[in-house]
Amino acid sequence: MLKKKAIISQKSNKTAERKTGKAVKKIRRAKKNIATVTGMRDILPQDQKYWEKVRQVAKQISIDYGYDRIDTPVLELTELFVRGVGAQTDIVEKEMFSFTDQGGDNLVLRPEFTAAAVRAYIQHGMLNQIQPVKFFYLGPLFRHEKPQSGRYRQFFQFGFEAIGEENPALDAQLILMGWNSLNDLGIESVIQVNSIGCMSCREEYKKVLVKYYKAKAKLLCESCKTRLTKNPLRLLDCKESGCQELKDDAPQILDYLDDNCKEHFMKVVGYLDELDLPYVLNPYIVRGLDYYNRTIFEYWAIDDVEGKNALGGGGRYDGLVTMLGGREDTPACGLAMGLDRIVAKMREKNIEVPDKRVDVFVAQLGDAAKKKAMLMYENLRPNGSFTIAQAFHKDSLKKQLELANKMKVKFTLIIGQKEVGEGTIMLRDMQGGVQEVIDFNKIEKELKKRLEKYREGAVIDLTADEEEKESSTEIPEEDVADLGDLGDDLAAV
RNA sequence: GUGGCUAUAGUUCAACGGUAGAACAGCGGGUUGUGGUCCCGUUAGCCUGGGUUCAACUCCCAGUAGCCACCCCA
Repeated sequence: MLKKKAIISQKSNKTAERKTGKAVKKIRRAKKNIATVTGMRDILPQDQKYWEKVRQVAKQISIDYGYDRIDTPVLELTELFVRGVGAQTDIVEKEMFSFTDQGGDNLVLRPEFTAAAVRAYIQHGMLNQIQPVKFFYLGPLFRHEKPQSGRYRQFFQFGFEAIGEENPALDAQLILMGWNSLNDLGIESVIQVNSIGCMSCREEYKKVLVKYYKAKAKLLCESCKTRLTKNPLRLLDCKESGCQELKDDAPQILDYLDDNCKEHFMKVVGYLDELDLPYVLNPYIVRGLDYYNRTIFEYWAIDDVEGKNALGGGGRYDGLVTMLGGREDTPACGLAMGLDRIVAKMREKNIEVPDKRVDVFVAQLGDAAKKKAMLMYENLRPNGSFTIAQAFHKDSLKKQLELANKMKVKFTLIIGQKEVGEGTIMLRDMQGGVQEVIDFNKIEKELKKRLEKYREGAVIDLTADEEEKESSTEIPEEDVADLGDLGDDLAAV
C-alpha cells in the first residue's frame, strides 16, 4: 500500500514536472506565436523586386493610355458592394470582411475596386469632366475565402476603369492594355472574350437556357440544380463532367444578342483582329459579378488551358453608375489584374528581375573618420548618377568590407585616421582589389568617371596612367593573382 | 463551406517510443586599417490541447495553420 502510494506520488511529481515544463514553453512561445492572420502574408524584402516591377509596368501603361491614378479607402460602406456587386453574388454573400464599427456603421474591407471607383465618380460629380473619366488604381483587396494557390484573403490588383463612354474602341483598348501589361512583363497570355449582352437580351437568353437545362435537370450535379433557379448563367461554368457534356449543346448567348449588342460586340472583336491580339471567343466565361454586361473578358496564361487561375479580367458595366445613384445611361468599362498571380507566374516562369544595385560603399575607421564619412555621405547621397551605401554602426573595417562585398558594390571608399589628416580617401575597386589614394575633393568626379567605364562594359584598364600608378597603394600578392584571373575572365568574354 | 496531404532551428531537410542532427543563413574568431575561398567556435527548434505509455517530437484523437483540389474568383 505504502509502496503504491510512493510510486503514485513519484509519477505525479514527474507529470507535474512535465506540465510545468510545458507551461514554460507555452509562455515562451506565446510571444513568438503571433503570426499573420489566415490568408494574409508578408511580402518580404527579397520578393519586392517582382512586385515593384509589376507596379512599374502598370504605371507605365496608365501613362501610355491616359488613365489617372485614384486611391480610394480600404474601408467602404457595406451597402456599396451589396448594391454594386450584387447581393446574390458569392463575394457579397459570404466573402466580405464586414463589421459594425463603434458608431454603428456597417463597414467592409473592400472586396473589389470597380464599385468604389464608380462611387468616387458619382460622389465627386465627375460627370462634369471630359468623358470618359479614366481611372488607374492599385492596392489591396480583401475576400474571406479559403486560401489556396493564387488565392489570398488579402490580395492586390491594379486596374483601369473608363466611365462615361460606350464606344467599342474603348473595350478593345482596355483589353489591349491588360494584355500589354502581361506582355511587358514577359508573360504570354490568351484573351478569352465573350459578350453577355444587355439586360434585355440576357433575360431572353436566360429563359432559353433554363428551358434547355430543365429538360435535362436529372443529369445535373447538385450545385447546378440550385444554379438553375439562382443563377442560370453559372451553369455554363460548371466543371463536372456531366454538366460539361450538356454545356456543349446548350444554346449560346451570342445567338441571342439583340442587334445593338451584336453590333457592339462585332466591333470590339473587329478591333482585336486589327490589333492582332491572341484572343479566343469563349461563350462559357460568365464572371461572377452582377454588374457586367456586354463585353466580358479574362486573361489566361498560355499554359493555363482551363483558366483556373485567371491573371486578370474585366468587362463592361453600363448599369452600375445608375445602380449606385448616378445619372442614367452612363456606360462604363474596366479591367483588373491580379498582382499576386502575376508575380507567382513570373517566378514560375523564371522571369528575371534585376536586383537593386548599389554602386559605392563608404567605409570608415576611427571616430574622426566616421564623422567625416557621415558628412561626405550626405554630400554624395543626392548625386543622381550612382547609389551609395554605408554601415556607420560598424567600427571594424573587416566587417564593413564584408558588407560591401555582399552588396556587390563596384567601389568602396575607405577613410581612416591617416586619410583624414591628408585630406585624401582610398578608393578600392572591389572586383580586382586595386586601391588608389585620391584627393578627397575629387571623389564624386572620380567615381562618376569610373562607374561610367563599368557601365559601358569597358575592360578595366589595369595599367593606370603614371600619375595614378604612383599614388596606388601596394597590391598584396594574393590580389595580384586575382588580377591575373580577372584578366583571363575578361579576355574570355 | 467540403475533401486530401502536411506540421522539427530564420530557411531547406534528417533521425528516433528512451537526452533531437545536418546544410545554408546569423553571430564571434583565425592579432591590432582590408571583403570573396578556407578553417574553427557559437546562437537557435519538436504547432496547440488531450489520450495511450514507466517514458511521446515519435503512436491515437481533436483543434489550429500551411499547401492542394472542389466552389468561386484576381
